[in-house]
Amino acid sequence: MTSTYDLLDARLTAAFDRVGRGADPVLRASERADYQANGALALAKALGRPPREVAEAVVAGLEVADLAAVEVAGPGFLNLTLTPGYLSAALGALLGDARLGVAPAAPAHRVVIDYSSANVAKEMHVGHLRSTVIGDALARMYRFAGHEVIARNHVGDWGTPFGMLIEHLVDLGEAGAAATLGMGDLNAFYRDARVKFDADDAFKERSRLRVVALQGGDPETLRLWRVLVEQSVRYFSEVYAKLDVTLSPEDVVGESFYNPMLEAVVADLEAAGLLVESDGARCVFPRGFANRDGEPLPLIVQKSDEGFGYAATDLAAIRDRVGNLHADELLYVVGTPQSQHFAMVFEVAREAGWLPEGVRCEHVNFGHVLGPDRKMFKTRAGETVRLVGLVDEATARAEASLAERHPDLAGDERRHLATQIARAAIKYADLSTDRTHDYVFDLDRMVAFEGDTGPYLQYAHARVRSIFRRLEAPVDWGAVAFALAEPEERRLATGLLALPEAFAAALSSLQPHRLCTYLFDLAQRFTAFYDACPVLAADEPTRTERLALCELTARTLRLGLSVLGIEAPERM
RNA sequence: GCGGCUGUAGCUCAGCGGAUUAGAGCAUCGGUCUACGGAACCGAGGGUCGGGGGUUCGAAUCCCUCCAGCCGCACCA
Repeated sequence: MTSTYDLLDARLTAAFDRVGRGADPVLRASERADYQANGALALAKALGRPPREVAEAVVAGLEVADLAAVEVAGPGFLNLTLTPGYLSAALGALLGDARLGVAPAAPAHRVVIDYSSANVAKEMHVGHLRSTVIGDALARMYRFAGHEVIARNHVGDWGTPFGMLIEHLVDLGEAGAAATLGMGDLNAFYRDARVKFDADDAFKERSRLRVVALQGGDPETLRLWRVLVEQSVRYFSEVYAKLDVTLSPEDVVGESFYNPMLEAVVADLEAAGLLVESDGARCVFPRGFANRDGEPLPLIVQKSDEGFGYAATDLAAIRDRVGNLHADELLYVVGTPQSQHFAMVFEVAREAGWLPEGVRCEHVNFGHVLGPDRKMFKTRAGETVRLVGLVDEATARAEASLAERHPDLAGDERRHLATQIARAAIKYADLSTDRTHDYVFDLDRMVAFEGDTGPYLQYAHARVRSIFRRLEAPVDWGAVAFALAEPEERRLATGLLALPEAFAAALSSLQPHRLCTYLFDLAQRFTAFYDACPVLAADEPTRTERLALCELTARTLRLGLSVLGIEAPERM
């Protein structure tokens, strides 16, 4: 089905076009009506005519009587109010549509989403939170839209630190090391290796030799390296399960995966005449970048010691994702500080011909997670905050709150619910603000059931669902008439019909918070309706009509939350 | 120094392809309730949208400038 917005936009575009070729109706949701079209003002300026006159002219040629009543207001706004007939028909269609009005994408794209980027033999901490949560939400959104998503967890599994990590593994003995890593105590593993490296010259030398062996492909060294990687990936999976994130071990395609392609990257750049030797390093100087002295800024592809930096890996990844995976879109969910790096990498990829015009390639940047002091979020002791610790803390708070409200709840059910609430709290807090801004991490606010929080939305959903448990027989949604006599019913109805445009806006801008805003608004419309309109006690046909509004609300909340990676329990 | 980002109510944040009285949540204060989960709903107070200038009939939104803070700027990823 076509969304309300698209229907109106098409009619308006035609009418505006008759008054001024190609004029944009500038259609948007309105507080004074259901929608407003502001395009007459801009068009008036272009035509040199009075805005109201232009607005009247547009209305004269506008055919929307079956959809909405139109009225010219103020300096020349077109206020559009949906007709009862349209609303009833559209809601009826919604009841029969599992996608709740969101049309599947055509054509479907193949989208590579690079997110989470954990590090082998390193703890997952708050620094990974946003990439993981935002990336997973986008992956789910794209999948729901009908696209094919290839998730890529670009883990750090290569480089000089692996010399010391492998030697530390050897010192501990493989069994002992596996135990340490298996317990998820990666901080200790990395820290201990680091301490030895800094304090013990013999260890440092062994580490150096081990790096050489690793890069040289020594079989035993590679075997030990794989132990590290496998144990780490196992641990990542536990963390993802704890967060209810869809990443799997198959999505782990680390830096090392691109090693065999690096020579070809250099060869391609060489052939394209882009490669320049500078201070012994092999660089590309992409157009439009300057350093602090105003000189061209290099992207170092191969270091003077012949080693490869991460720029080479990132270039190889683009080359692989476009050339071999045939991706239509490449998304990198990585923090804002990497902006310049990605801008340079993308530019080089374009100049090298690996990134054709039609392929969307975007750095989906995001801001920092801040502590209460508005500085980078750290523990009191100044250490990085472990992701699992964060979830556990949120779970404990949710469980305490549940124990208070529902003492009757069985222990294991309470614990399960608490994990769902905790995940919702953390994810929603991360997703509900503009991702490019920093945000303050405040667990108390996140897990609160009041306000614009994940738990509030879950509660709103559970509350709707509770109605249906009181029903003696299932309702037939086949022929519901929507009279929408009460203003609260109508507000809820127009909210229900707006999912497609909210989803489309969130997806096209890669801004999940737009969907969050929509869901919170819908939940508020529902509670206002629920407060004002008795459902079960109403007479027919109003009772069925209101039940249908409840049903659609529950479905919309559940779908919207699921697409963000948030569960919607039946009761809580 | 160059480039980028941020500055909106006490606090946390939306809004920023210019447009009808600047919104929400929390907090504060005041109401509602013998209906389906009150973890609710309704209302009030509270803002020179960092300062200044410009474009415009109209600017939180576009341009310039200043202030404050943050980030990046060649061989760590």
